Amino acid sequence: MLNQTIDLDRTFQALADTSRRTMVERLTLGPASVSELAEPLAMSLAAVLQHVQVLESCGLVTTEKVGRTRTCRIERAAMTAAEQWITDRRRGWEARLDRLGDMLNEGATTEENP
Amino acid sequence: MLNQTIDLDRTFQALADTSRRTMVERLTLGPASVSELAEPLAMSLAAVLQHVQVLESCGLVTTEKVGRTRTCRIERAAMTAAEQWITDRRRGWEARLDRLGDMLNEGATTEENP
DNA sequence: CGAACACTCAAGTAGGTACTTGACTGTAGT
DNA sequence: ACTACAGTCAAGTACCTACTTGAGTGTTCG
Repeated sequence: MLNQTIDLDRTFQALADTSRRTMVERLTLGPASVSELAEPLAMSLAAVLQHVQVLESCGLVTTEKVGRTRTCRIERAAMTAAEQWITDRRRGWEARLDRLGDMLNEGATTEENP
Repeated sequence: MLNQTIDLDRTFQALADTSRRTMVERLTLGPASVSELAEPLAMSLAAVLQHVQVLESCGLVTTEKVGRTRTCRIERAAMTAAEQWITDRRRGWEARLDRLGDMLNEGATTEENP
């Protein structure tokens, strides 16, 4: 439960690659096989499989093999965790900027918004 | 303008490290010097500086040197870009799940939510 | 059955990442 | 002036990542 740091490490790491983000984008449209994921990418199938394994190991996607094809689909939870970390930080700094704004307003009567 | 893919690579990559996320968390509370950032981390100052450089090179933080201390602060734009990518994906899959739900509701009258 | 398909595995390689140590630079306080 | 401070630079090291090729494995179709 506190090794969410490790999970976040791996999730952000997984997202830090254009090819993997392309795969995730494809998967938001619906499940796909490994070769469907490979189609727009200029690399070997074996390489794509390794990317899939990265995405799977951090929980961003789940896969299931039926017959000779492996079907991949996104898992919302992992992505939400990453999103949550960012929004939490934003909440923090927005609160701080609000306080800062209040302090400035106390001393000044003129304001500008470009 | 279209090399935002590169920027996203670097931004997610930067966030994929616990030490750097710790620094960002600290910086959401307000600007800090390099040694203040280093304080909770079990590593040399030189290593911390390298992390700062990573954060700076992807635009997540800006720094300014006054006298002998370098002050770091977060830059909202880069983090927002990362957040935006995720929320965009979410929008996609939520739309898809809505359509799926509609289709299921057309054929079935009973529903369960565990 | 036998060929084509959709992966899967293992090993190898080039380059990247996260540090370290040690020597050094400029700034501040006494 | 001179010591301590805050940071910087350059190398070096261990490990990790994103691929590749080539040789399989199990499935499906004709």
